[in-house]
Amino acid sequence: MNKKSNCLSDLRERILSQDIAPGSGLDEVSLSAHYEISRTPLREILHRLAGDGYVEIEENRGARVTSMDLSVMRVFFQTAPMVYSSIARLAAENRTGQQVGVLKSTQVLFAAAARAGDTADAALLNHQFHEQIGQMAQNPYLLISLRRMLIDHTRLSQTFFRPQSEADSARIVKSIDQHDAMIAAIDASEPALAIDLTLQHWDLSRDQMEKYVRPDPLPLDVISMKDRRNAI
Amino acid sequence: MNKKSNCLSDLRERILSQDIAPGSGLDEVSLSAHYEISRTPLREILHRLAGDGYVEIEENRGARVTSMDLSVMRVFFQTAPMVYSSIARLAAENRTGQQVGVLKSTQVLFAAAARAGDTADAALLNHQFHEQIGQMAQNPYLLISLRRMLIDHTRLSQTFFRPQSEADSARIVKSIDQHDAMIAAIDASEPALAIDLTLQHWDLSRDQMEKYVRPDPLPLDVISMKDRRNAI
DNA sequence: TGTATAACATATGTATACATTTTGCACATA
DNA sequence: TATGTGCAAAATGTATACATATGTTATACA
Repeated sequence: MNKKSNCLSDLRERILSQDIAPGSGLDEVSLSAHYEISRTPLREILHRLAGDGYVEIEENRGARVTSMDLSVMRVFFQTAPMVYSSIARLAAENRTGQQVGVLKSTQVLFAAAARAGDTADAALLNHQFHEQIGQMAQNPYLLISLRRMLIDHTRLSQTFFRPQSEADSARIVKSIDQHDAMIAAIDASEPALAIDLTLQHWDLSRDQMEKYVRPDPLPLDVISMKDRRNAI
Repeated sequence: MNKKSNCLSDLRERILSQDIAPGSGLDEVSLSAHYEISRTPLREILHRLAGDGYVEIEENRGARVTSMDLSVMRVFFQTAPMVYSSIARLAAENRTGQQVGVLKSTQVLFAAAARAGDTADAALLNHQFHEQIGQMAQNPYLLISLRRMLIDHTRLSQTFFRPQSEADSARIVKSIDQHDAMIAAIDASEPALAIDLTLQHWDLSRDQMEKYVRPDPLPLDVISMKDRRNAI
């Protein structure tokens, strides 16, 4: 049993961290060998991952990690503010004291990982932080949307917690502070404030993600050295 | 293969029609015998149904049909207008001509079944109609929320297509007309109108569902004939 | 009578052999 | 060169036997 749940969570983490790239095929035989379980429970895990939107399964053609093509990305950026702010409002309205406690402890771990530059941990703890806010909303219908969005969000924000400049580091600190403010708003049952902070948080995250999606172009003189048809 | 997909769709339909009641346990052995497939593919089907929100699976305790307790119902009524109107807007913005054609043919079948009093068919075709609008929205994040809501919606609207009075029949006709108007709005790419019509459609459906959830109380004199502790 | 425990029955979970489908490659043909 | 065909290899799908967990009943004991 331990091996199985370990397999499930490990696959989730590897997909979220893009350790397994979007669109990659997942081979049943090699995976079951790697996790030391037989194909039957592994297939079960793949179906669970498919239900959560981590992978897509095609009849007789196996499972592959859910892809992130450009059309889906457009929709992602379009939809996230609505879902996130709805969740934030509901979380502020419906959270229990116990849940706030859990969220605070996650935030402590997240802040430590983010400040220490533990990229993978920071990204996953950030994921967990937002998942927990989703649970506070007590709305199963929106929670599944949020979860689906967080998969892509975490995959896209890979670079966020791997600072390349002073400005990047400043953004990480700002992100941590925003989390603290969101906790306070939720704890104080202030839906309007929670929404506002969530949208600010989204703006910060979005800017970074757009950079990841559309990085600075390569220097022009390098391109000109090659056959242009191949370079473009 | 045919047996398997038949099993999947049949279980879906039976859950949607409340032929299998919310909360019911699903026994692997008897189900696999009934559908003439072995337990392995049946378990796979149960996991798929779990991913879609039709059933819930608990470790070592099997699958049961997703329950509809009162707290979830509150959330359902709270969330539906937002999800439905968002989907309607996106459908009007993003639909393709081909999809409109499919929707129209579903509507023809639906109208026929609803007018003929084919209760089960009408409910399932109504489900399919709204599912297809969901697909038009081209938004995988909201589509899964819509699907989850439609499961409960279809289960709750069981009585809608089984008219008990002249007023009930009138509501069915009105519902058919609203579908036609929604198709026209989507076809004409008029998001604002589509949202408006969708909310009207929701209001009609909601009133009927609330009656189902909170039916008229039994006549008081009947209750008074029995031991009150047992009757209530 | 009530409770605890052990044995049994039943249901779910896993491994593995076998069946079916897809895929890749060699080779033939236009 | 491009396209098509057939076979072999590899992957996915299914059936079944066995392992493990759960629930129930019977019995012992307080």
